[in-house]
Amino acid sequence: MADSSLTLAEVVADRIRARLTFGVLTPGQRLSEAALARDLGVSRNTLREAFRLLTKDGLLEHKTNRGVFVATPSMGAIIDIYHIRRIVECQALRMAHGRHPAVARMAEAVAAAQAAQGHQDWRAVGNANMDFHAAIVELADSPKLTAFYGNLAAELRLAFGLLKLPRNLHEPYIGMNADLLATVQDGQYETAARQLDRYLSQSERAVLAALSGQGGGG
Amino acid sequence: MADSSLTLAEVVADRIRARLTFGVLTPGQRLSEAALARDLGVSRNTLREAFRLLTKDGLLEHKTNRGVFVATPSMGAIIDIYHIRRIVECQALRMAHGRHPAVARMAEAVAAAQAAQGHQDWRAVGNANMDFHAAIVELADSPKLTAFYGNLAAELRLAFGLLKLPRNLHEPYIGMNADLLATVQDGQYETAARQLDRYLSQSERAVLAALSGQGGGG
DNA sequence: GCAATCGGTTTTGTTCAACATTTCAGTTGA
DNA sequence: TCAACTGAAATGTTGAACAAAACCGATTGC
Repeated sequence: MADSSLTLAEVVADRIRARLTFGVLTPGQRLSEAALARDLGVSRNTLREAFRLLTKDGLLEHKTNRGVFVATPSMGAIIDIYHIRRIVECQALRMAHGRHPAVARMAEAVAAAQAAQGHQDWRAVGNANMDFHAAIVELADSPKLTAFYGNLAAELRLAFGLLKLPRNLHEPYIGMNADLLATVQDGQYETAARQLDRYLSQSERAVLAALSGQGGGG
Repeated sequence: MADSSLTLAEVVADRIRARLTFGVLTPGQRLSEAALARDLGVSRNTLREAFRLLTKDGLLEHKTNRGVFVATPSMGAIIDIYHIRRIVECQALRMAHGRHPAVARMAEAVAAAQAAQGHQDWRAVGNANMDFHAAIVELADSPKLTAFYGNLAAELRLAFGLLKLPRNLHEPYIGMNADLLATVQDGQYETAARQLDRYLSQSERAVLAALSGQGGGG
């Protein structure tokens, strides 16, 4: 009875979302309505509603008369996402101002990443990195833009789950995030923006290389 | 039976969307499942699926156990949208290059607006203006960003429907669009970006003034 | 008179069973 | 080998039904 103003379809969507980020469901996999409904103990109609919610978040893809599939971020989609990130994040940095609450969040994310590094918990490092960039977007003070970025991040997370990011793909960003944070705290927003642009280009190349290197030829 | 690979729910969503942009359904209005389902000749379940699709586009709002309502773009939402437009459209302009196909679309939109002006068809002028700005976003060559902008535009259209934009709110932009297009065709992208920034600020002020001036105090 | 409470009504949330339609896979036939 | 056909499986859609929540009005109590 843990539902408070949460629709059953939303609860179901959350459970599926958990399976997605946990890696139980892998990109490209087809989700059978009947089987999943039986498994989750809900009706097909409710499950279909949950599907809509997740499709809206870009986690699932719906093909008419074919079924629902776990989204498979294509190479093109990843390039697109990094393209947008450069536009949005860099511009958000330029709009930063002194004591914006998001700066504190950036600092928290950096600290969390460093702590996780100490425990060699690379998944936590990855999450902290995501939080860091989400905080950057929050600098723009735009709820809609933040929500949109959340969708992109979810899709990217999906791609990251596909390739189990090894240590060397996560570790470098800990220091880079710290540097970027310092630049921002120093008030050099334009410099930070250019710094992030290079940062993202490098990150994109690394991810694409890793993807193409392990059979991402979908 | 003009459906080809289009789900009935999608068709229904399109019909509702048409009613929204046409103004039959006004912001804040509640949509009864039973009544609308009967009216549209579909089952409640199908209509609910259509609701999900439209909610995803930001045109409808869903309140648990309360029903579905036509979204009422708040003052804050409009400010947010213009904020994002400045970020996205201006940056897209900076990324423009010589013979990008989107430039041709911008030209088409300008021509369409001028033609509509001749017929004093202000609704068509408004649509052409929307097309013009959508073309600007296409300069960024990002499908996801284009889709996102489409949602914002739909929400803005909703707000515009609320206040029946009079002639003087549409007409000035015809010339401004033409000027902007000329700057772009001249290859002065940075100049165009700054020009658009002022343009959008002015537009935002005009819209907000019109909104607050006719009882938008929701 | 007014506020809080109590029921009945309406509406949404959810399920179920059924059928139409489409896709898919295996078989048949040339 | 390949094309067309056939039947099974999955999705698309419907209608009815019931639970639970919200809404509305009347009653009750102060």
